[in-house]
Amino acid sequence: MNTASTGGGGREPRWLTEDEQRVWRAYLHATTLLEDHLDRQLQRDAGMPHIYYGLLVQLSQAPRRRKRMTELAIDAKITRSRLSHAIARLEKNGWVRREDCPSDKRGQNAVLTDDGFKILERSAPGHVEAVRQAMFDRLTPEQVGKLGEIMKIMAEGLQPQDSGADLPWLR
Amino acid sequence: MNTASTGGGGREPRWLTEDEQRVWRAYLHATTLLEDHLDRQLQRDAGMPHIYYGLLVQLSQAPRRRKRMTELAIDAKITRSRLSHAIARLEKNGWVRREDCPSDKRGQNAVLTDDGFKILERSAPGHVEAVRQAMFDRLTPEQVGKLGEIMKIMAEGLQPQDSGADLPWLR
DNA sequence: GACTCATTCTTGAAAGTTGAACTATGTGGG
DNA sequence: CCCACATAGTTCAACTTTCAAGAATGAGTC
Repeated sequence: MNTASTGGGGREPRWLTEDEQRVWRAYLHATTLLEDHLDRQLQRDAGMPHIYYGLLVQLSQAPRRRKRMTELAIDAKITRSRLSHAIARLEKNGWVRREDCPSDKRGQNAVLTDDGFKILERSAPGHVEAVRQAMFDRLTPEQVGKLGEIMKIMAEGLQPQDSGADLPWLR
Repeated sequence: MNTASTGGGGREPRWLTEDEQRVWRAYLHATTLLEDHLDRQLQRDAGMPHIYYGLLVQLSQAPRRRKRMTELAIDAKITRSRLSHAIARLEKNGWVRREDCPSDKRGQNAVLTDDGFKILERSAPGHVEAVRQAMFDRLTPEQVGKLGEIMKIMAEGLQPQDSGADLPWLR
């Protein structure tokens, strides 16, 4: 980390300009509202929060509809701990089951069940519609393009850098 | 709501195109990483999650550094319940205190304490720096402008619409 | 004033998240 | 084989969020 100055020990901070503040607030505003909106939509229509839905989607797209826990955690950008809890809950719903990894006795695969797949089929249309209404229906193609570029750049800058300690790399 | 079709009863859903999917994934990816990053940064440097920090900021900018609970909840885009818990926690830290609203006996003001203000002064530089590094340092001025427009549009479309039931308008 | 309904805020329990500690297995060297 | 250390996943406790009540005050109507 080169954020030694982050603690407040540095010189005059580079405050945001008026314009930047406006953009930042708009960003926070929009992202919060959208996340809340999707969480509610999916909680209502699929009985789970957005992140859990995302896990099922990942599994549905994986070969044989299964994935190693760690891999799933990385792809979904969550900690293994969080994933453990999440899979436990989804397992209770009968939408996922665990299976021992044949090649590594430490490992577990999360497997999407048929019930899980059905839930996905059933709720996917409503979810896509919600995403469309919130984003793609409201933006011009040009804006969508720009948004894609911008988000890609931001994501790159935040990629779980190197490491240093135990396993902060995993987030 | 005109989302009658959301439940899955409608006709063929308007799936996302390949490009749209890419943008959507990039959006989710970037926003998740950034939120996590800021949450950690603030938890580490200020001892509270991002949203709590936002509450202190709001208070610091309000006249006399105080605000009615409901108003604060709306501005911060959270439920009053969540705010109640949050303020309780911040109060325990000594960064905020409650005071009865003089004009409405039902009301409460959340007041930023001197300690709260100090925490803010102390952690603001690091926080701005984190935001800069994640967003403004990586985007061109043109991109920042576009991002602002885009986020504004999205936020407008998600504004706590009307209502219907109890108080879902408040989110 | 009494009724009714709206508004403000809090509370409690259930659900979800976090970070650290823990178990078990894999890996590379002596 | 034995050791030290890395990896995979889970678990626990503390914390945060959500949802559904609930207590109190305000406002409008008769």
